[in-house]
Amino acid sequence: MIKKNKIEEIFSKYGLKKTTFRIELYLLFYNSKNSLSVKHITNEFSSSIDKASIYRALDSFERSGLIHKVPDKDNLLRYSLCQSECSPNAHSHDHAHLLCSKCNETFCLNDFKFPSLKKHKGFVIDNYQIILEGNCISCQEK
Amino acid sequence: MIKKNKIEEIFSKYGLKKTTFRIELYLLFYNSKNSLSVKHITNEFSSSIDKASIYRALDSFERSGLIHKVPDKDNLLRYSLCQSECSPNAHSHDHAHLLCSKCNETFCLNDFKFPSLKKHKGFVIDNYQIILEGNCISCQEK
DNA sequence: TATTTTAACGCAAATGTGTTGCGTTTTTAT
DNA sequence: ATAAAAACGCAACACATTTGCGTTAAAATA
Repeated sequence: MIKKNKIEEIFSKYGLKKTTFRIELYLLFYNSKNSLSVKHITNEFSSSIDKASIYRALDSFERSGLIHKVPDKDNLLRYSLCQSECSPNAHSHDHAHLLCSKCNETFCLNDFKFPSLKKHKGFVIDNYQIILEGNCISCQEK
Repeated sequence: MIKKNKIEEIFSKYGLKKTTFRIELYLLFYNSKNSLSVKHITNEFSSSIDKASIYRALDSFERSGLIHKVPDKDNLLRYSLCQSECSPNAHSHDHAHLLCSKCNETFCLNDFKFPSLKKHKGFVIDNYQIILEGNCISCQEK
């Protein structure tokens, strides 16, 4: 369990304002095993927080390097906490993602890494992602 | 240059109605080196065709196996002509896609194929895609 | 601590993409 | 030639995300 002052320390480091909502939002990410959709976040805060604030907080977290976008089965906004090696200037997310077609969740497969690739047939490659489509473990059990 | 009766032959084979618009839409795909966004198609037909007809035609083409969805930098609908090996029942698109961050186009890298993968750490994989982000050849020249 | 600056917040309205209902027209089948 | 089926146009809708703006809370400064 992360402590509140640890979060405030992180916020200071990343130059983020420490508002009640944003600290709770960070906590929500921290305590989630996998990625969070906007819908999930909205449900979590129900009517207490306006959706505009949610979108703005997510955008701000992403630009600061705290979270990163992950693919979503329905092409909606979805985010995951960055690994420690990310910074405001350099995100590195060289792991694959699994999109479960039953529960529609996205899972970061942090152990499924791939090598960097700089060129292919004249195209210059900055980065790439691998998206696996299938079923997560708990959906297979059902 | 493909001939109109060749297209009609294809439409018959795939069970598609031969309307003026749909044949021209197929032609547009045929003459495009890369994928087409809805916006591109809309511009092409300007005001002569309603957007609902465009969306319905694309959906129908996709279900029949003529075209397939490709990833888009802005998460919008985008399609490419299928390779000959596709059919209404079995699409196979085991090639990578390049998303150019300058022109926002998507390119099918038909020679960048990858093997099928059935399982990973307990996850069942139905199919997967590799998305390269970088710059296409003409955008490097600028 | 009091004050000022800055950014976050809430609310409402606006975007923009994609979908749907329905009456009309075109295509295909009989 | 006629009937059935599907495509079309138009308008309305659904929904995620964004934006403007006045208000409030947090951070910086005096």
